Amino acid sequence: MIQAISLPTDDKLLNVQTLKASCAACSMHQLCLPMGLADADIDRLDKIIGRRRRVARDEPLYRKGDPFRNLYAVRFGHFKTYQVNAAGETQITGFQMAGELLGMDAISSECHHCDAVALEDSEVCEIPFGNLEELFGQVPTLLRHFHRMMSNEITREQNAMLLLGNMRAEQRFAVFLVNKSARYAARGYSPTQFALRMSREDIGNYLGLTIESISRLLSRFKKMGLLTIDKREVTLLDPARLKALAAGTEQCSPMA
Amino acid sequence: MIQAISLPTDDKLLNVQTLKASCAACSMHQLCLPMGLADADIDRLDKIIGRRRRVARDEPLYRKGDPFRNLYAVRFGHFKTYQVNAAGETQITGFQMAGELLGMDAISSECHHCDAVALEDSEVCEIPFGNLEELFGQVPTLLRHFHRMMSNEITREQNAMLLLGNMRAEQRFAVFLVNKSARYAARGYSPTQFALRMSREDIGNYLGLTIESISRLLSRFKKMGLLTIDKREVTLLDPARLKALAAGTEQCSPMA
DNA sequence: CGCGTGGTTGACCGATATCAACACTTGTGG
DNA sequence: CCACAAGTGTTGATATCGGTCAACCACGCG
Repeated sequence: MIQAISLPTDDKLLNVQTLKASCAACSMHQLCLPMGLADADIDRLDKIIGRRRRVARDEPLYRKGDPFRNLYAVRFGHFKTYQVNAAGETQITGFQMAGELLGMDAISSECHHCDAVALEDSEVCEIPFGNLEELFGQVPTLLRHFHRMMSNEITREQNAMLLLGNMRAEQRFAVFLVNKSARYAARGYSPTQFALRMSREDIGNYLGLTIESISRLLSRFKKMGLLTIDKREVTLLDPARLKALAAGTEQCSPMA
Repeated sequence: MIQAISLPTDDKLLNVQTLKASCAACSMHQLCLPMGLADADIDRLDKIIGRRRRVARDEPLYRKGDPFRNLYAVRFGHFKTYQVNAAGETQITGFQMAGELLGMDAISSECHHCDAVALEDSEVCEIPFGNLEELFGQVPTLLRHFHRMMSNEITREQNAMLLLGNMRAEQRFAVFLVNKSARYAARGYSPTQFALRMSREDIGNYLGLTIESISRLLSRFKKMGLLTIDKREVTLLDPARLKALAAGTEQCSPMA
């Protein structure tokens, strides 16, 4: 019921939602769940994939407490996922882009543990998890790749812990930019020019910093000739130096 | 070869290592991988489980870069896992106790991404992952529970991100204590009296704080009547208040 | 046009890190 | 047995990074 609220209701969109996704035809199939599958197995996966679903900007894909039935693969657009604790503090735990999987944290308890919200108008494939489990028994390659994706998620979060626990503001932000750059590159986009899809506030929350700190970091990086920024459009001017900052092998003086 | 260095070499221990583990007889089987399996399926799991392996205090179970062949289930003792980045900064990403699984982050790349070190003399079951994958096809309940365990790990780390990104020192430490308490309770031990197996330094690193901060927090909590501490032996005197601190619904003044 | 939202910049503050001294325990070797 | 060193933990003084508060700007929208 909660999910229904988030669905656009005009005819065109409803129409799209009834389309079945096709992994074979999807530009993300080399990054997404079907990675490495033989054509015949992709067809079997296609058969169980549910409808596509559009999610408008700022609308939830799912909310904490929603029953878990599907994983979601991002077709296009961007999402953020965040935790909210008892005291109302929130922590953004990740930003997801095309080809990435949402909802794996919910498998353990059959309801979602975090909120997932679209950062822009986006589309996902619904993957009914029960059907996926059945298919695992028939397509070992699929199971193996699914385990890889879960394992990757664990590693990604361990790196986020390292960032939040050990790094200083400037290094955190450099890591963030380098990571975005690499992920766009993997999708065939420019590694040096891209739009931040999220607000300064979201970036700050994700990195354990305030919106003011992000704003100051952007100004400082700009002054240092590392990047240019126009609204949310970033151009990385010195990716090598940025990588050095991210790796911690170089630092810039606090107020230079 | 690296692993061999960590193996105690006296006869008694070598002898133990040749023993096959038995899940059916293991006191942890209700928490560990075999949770919820029928007896017949536990037997099938037993057949693939490798040797037991003892790991002495401060010795590694595996190191970053070691080839990934096995998951490990802790039989007794405690471990820590930590990430090291290019600049040599380390972040402890978790403390594992009996019944918990180690190595799931390595599935994606076939080599380990972090170091796992014993906090005290400990024993693990080796679970050859290749054999486990074969068994998944035959025992769907096992696969389902394995997915739950991976998903739990993801959720656990998301909570750690919330802690590191949003909470103040006193709340972080309260969360740490309450979490330890709950995990000992789940294993049939006292939720109010237990030994910290790790140094102040390890606690600090895990919580993104310094050793001095941990020391001061312990003194403060002691002064507030929340606990007593003798070396590493903790007694929680006011678990309810501690839980309130952990939830963020109560605070204590910085220097009261 | 005014208003709201998002972003930038400056001044100041405070929680926690850093630095330093000291206490206690453990292990080692004479 | 003691002397000594190394490791671990505690406590105090001070420094600093990033948070907080506040003013202001730019843009989009009704």
